[in-house]
Amino acid sequence: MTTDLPAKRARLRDDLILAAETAIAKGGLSALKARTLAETAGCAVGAIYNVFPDLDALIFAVNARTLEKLDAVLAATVRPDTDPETAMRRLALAYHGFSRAERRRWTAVFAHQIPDGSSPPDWYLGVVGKLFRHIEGPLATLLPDATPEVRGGLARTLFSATHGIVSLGLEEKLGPAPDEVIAQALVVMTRGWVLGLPGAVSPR
Amino acid sequence: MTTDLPAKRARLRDDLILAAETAIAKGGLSALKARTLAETAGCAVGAIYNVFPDLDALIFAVNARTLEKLDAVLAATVRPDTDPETAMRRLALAYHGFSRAERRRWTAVFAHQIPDGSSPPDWYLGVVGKLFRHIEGPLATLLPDATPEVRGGLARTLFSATHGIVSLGLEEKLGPAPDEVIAQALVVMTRGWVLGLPGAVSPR
DNA sequence: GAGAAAATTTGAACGGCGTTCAAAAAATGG
DNA sequence: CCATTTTTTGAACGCCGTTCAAATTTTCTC
Repeated sequence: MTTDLPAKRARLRDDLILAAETAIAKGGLSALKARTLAETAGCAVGAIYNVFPDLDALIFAVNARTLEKLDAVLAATVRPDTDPETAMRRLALAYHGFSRAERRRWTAVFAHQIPDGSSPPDWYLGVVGKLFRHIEGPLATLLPDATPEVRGGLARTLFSATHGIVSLGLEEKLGPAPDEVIAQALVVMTRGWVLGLPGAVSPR
Repeated sequence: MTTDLPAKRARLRDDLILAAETAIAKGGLSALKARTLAETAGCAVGAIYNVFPDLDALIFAVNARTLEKLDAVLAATVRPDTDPETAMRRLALAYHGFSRAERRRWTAVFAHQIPDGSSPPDWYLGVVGKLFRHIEGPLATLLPDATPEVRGGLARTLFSATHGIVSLGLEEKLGPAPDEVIAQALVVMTRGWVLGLPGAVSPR
């Protein structure tokens, strides 16, 4: 029996990602163990290192899938002609909703710490970068005179701010934070942006 | 030779916190090792567990000190009668500056993950809570009609948003993010708040 | 102050982790 | 079909936080 070798590797790769995803979804990043992974994927512990250089690389693969899923959710959230305030509010609330629905998977994306010198692989940053795109539409309507560079930078800023509210709320790092409180904060915040940003980016 | 026992414990406690703080400042949370700690503080590994239930508790002690330091920096940043926009901009930039100056210590505060069920001790949340107080001053000037509850919630929201921008920038989770870009984002963001928040919290 | 009892400190040992690598197994090719 | 190369395997390595029986120190009693 001759088995196609690159196909087998690819299958193991997928199995490992799936096993890792399940483990993370069930118990967070700290539930990811090489030995459990190998057993679930039906291979030897050493085999993991034939496919991924280390567990960090495997985590990036899982996190990329999570971000792709988030990307799809955000894409389905707003139609192109929605007014900016509604669009931004919906995007922020969709982000919040996703973080709650996919709590552990989503937490893993930002909790994942890589060794000091290194930085995420380029292909991964590409996946991350796609997320800002969703905010750029409403921003273009809101700030028709802004250059693409300004809009791009601002999209990143708004994403980061939204992320801060959602993540500190979810992890309850600042104390208890019920869903409804966070959602309300996002509504006020986005409304504030729509009212304030036009004046803020092109000051008198 | 009779040695005062609670004083000795207290001294060891301080030595351990100092050793932990130094280790974190030098190599981040992952550089905190029980054996190194014991050697630096001049005690046996087991002695750590006579003073702290586990390393997590020690990390909380270190993080509380970091937050106290940040609190002091923020307190020294604005005089009471500063106009809201200037005050908020200075606070945001001071937060950013602190995160850069105390990079590892500050990262440890938010990177610290506690086991799934548990939550931070109350005394620690108290230290965290003090931070929002600094934003409430400018907010009161900006929104004289808002209730203390609304102001308190909003202070938390603005803190979280600022934190999002600073932290995603610092950890470069979204790609390269030079200091100057982050600072500019904070300036635009705070300007947007001052222009937009009054209308956003009491909508027409 | 001596000796017994209680409290504290000690560090070797434990279980678990990511990762490695010599040896075994499988695939290739002549 | 065997020799050679490639891939897979899992016991072993080094390091981790934490524990706990034994050693030490402190306290108490006479």
